[in-house]
Amino acid sequence: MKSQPSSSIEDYVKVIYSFTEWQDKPITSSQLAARLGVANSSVSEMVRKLKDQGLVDHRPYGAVRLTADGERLALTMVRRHRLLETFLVQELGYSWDEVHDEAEQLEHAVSDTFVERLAEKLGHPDRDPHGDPIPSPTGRVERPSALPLGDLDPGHEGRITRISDDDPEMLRYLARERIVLDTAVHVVRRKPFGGPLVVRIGAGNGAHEFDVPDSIASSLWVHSDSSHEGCTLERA
Amino acid sequence: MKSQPSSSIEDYVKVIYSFTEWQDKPITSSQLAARLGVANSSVSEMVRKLKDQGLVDHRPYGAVRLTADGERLALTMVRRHRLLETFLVQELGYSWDEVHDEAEQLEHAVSDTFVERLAEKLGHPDRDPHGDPIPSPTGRVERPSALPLGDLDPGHEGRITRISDDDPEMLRYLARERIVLDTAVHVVRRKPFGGPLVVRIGAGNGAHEFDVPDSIASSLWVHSDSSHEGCTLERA
DNA sequence: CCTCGAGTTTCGGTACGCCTAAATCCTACG
DNA sequence: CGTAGGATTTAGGCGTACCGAAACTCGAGG
Repeated sequence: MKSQPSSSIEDYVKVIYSFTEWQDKPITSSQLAARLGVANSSVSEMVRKLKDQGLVDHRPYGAVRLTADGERLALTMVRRHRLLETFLVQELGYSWDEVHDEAEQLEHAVSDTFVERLAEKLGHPDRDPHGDPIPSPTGRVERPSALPLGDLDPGHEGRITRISDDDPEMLRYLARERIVLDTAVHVVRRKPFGGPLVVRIGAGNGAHEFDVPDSIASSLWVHSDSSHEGCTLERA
Repeated sequence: MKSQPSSSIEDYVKVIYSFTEWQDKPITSSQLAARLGVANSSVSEMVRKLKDQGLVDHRPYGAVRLTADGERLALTMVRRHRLLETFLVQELGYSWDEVHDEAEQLEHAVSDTFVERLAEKLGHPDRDPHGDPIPSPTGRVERPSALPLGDLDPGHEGRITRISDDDPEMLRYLARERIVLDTAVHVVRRKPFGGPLVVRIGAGNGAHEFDVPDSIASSLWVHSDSSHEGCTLERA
């Protein structure tokens, strides 16, 4: 009855998981449809199948939630994806804005053996090129304690620990502006009337100021290196 | 009208190509079916589709032959497969009997960009771990001049340049017997009444004799390093 | 020259994953 | 409290790739 999952099913489960990774409302059918680029009706059908296989909990007209089995599957897909991205960047010279689609294809084709040998070769990294944590083979994830840049008050200092990878265009822009993983940031002030945040990027002579529009501010996650460590574990 | 090929179509074309790689009779429907592990009726249907797409020539009840387009596609698939096998062995520590199935999956998932960056990283190898030649990106193949061990007369000396990879069990056996790529062989004699060939493997103090049954003799290809070079270009 | 059987094709049917259109549900506003 | 409109599900279909069974072809042997 285990019938190893089709690549569509892997995609559904991965999207459901990702939706709750950085915020914990469960996903609705139409959000799922939008993220997968399929019709709502296709999602209804597929969710029924996922439920039959015990991968999700779902009652008609309700949201979709992963079961323990579903989460296990999702985590193996996420592990694959992030290890593949790391491989593409470290070993094949891809830039971080190019890796997503390639990894998306590969993650359905690689075997468990492949994944583990790859992890070995890469030295068991714990995060991918965008700073996303790589789950362990047994499905354990170390969620880095960090907050979206947009949530920080002026005066905060820290390093960038995660950069959302869903817009390659933005990744290229950030790379040009020297904003990469582990770059130091200092929140200077927020311009009034919902204007952009002003931050200081880098330290020493390479430092420069940068206006961060909201769309970017919510995609950059910052770990405070100065103050109290565990301050960011809960979320509203 | 180009409609990039489905992975089934890639498989069909690759199998058709492989059939004629070391011998040049065209493949029949039922042979195709056997190699793909599908029913004859499925092949009929699929061959019609391949023909519609201009990848094969075929008339009812006749054999199946690749067109120039079909061969181009086949060669890109073969290139992918063999580069992937090389990668798995060289970079991920796979043994040569493990790589086939993994490469089979991956070859449908990798992009052209991936393949070329991989080739780059591997130093543009010209043969895979079994000695099969890797076509260039433009579809040129250097067919190594070599003969099946079984076709050689006693007295012949040479090195193994290709080992057929369709039986992983045999590959493991050969590896245990120290028979690998570039191993020196010397045909000693053939035991009478269709008995096995006797060969001397290796040179110097590591050398040993080995009885080669026919099934293995036809899977090992030898390049004569002593005598006239170009003697093996044509085939019966 | 005719026939018989292996090889091949055609014919209906299945599973999967997707679609549009129509029916249904639920909620929030009036 | 009732209903309109958005969200969701059902119904009916499509394309791909597979199957088994039935129909057909063709060439070798009688």
